Amino acid sequence: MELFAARGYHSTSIADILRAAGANSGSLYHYFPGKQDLLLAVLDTYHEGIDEMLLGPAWQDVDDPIDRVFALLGKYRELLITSDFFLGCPIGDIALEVHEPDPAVRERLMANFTAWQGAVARCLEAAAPRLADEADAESLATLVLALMEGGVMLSRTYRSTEPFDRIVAELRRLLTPSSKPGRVQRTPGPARR
Amino acid sequence: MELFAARGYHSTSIADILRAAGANSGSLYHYFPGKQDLLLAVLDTYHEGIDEMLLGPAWQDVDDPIDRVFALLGKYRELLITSDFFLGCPIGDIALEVHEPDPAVRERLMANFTAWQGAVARCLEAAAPRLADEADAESLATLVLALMEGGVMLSRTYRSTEPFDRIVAELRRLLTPSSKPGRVQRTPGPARR
DNA sequence: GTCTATACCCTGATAGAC
DNA sequence: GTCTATCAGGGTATAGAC
Repeated sequence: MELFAARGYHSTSIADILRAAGANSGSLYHYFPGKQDLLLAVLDTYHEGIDEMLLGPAWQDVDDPIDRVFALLGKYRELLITSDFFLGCPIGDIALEVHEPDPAVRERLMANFTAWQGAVARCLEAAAPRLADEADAESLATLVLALMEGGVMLSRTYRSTEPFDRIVAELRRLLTPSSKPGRVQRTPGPARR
Repeated sequence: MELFAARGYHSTSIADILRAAGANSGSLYHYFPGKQDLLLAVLDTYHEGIDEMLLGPAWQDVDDPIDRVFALLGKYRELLITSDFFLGCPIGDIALEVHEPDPAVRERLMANFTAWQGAVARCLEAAAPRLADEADAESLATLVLALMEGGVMLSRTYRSTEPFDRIVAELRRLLTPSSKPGRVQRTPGPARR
């Protein structure tokens, strides 16, 4: 997982993996038929661990559903900074690196994206009264996912959080309509973030 | 260019390039010191040709600045379909595939992103009277770029235009505020698109 | 400038003893 | 199940005649 995230799939050799894992060729091939099966296992691990590895840490101190969306985005911003802009979204990396994806790979990429989008969509549904009337939770969640992936791509390239921050600020503008006639606005309390 | 776009940088071998170009090893290395210099030349070609290769074709029958933003996005949708979801944004592909980018590569990725974003920003500036008062053209253009990259990534993965279309629809909602008090709305004439 | 031939290394994967 | 040794192939890049 670490090597694929840090260097990409193609640029990580089996020898690299064996060295990092302190294992030998024979052991690896006893459990995994080939390199791609290792990738499948990594993608499955991300998928199965989305709650424990990603959503849980991001949301442990955050209850408000809209805040949760931005807390999730904040996790990616944090990763950009702590990795000195070397790491981004490992799923997006694979999605663009593997151009002729084996159906098994593509299926798992989809599962990861769908799970992420679903988590955001549930937040947006919970916050529906505060959103614009025409807002569709699922479509908005797709937007948030695409923004995250694109924002991470740009900030890694520029080695600066600026593109990512701009995007998040614009998203905030989109999610908090300036006026919602006929409904009660959330009380603008002090220091919610 | 074609091979890098279709298969990615690492998955394209020099032998592939020689075969496709009908050239021999000696000739290629007479002009290019190594494989990466080929990538630099490709990225420079995209950058220098952004008007002729991308913006010109996208905008030849479109004058309205907001329509131009969506016409540009439409070009990427078109590419997704005509390539049966094999091709996306060649710059974004490289940005995520090359994890340890040589400064020369990163510099050219930035130049391409900056040029694309600038073109969109100029459209948004021209349409400023129609946008929300808080809208910042440069930040909005970053948003549009990130959306395009993320949308292309998702639609390629799902092999469907649906994610891309959802995102574009949401963007349209963002760019056309439901009400602009105190200013004249654009006349909603028939059949503008 | 272009040709053919090839050096040399690293790749994913395997063999077979233990 | 794990070890060492190794295979066969493809990778980038070079040599040197023409």
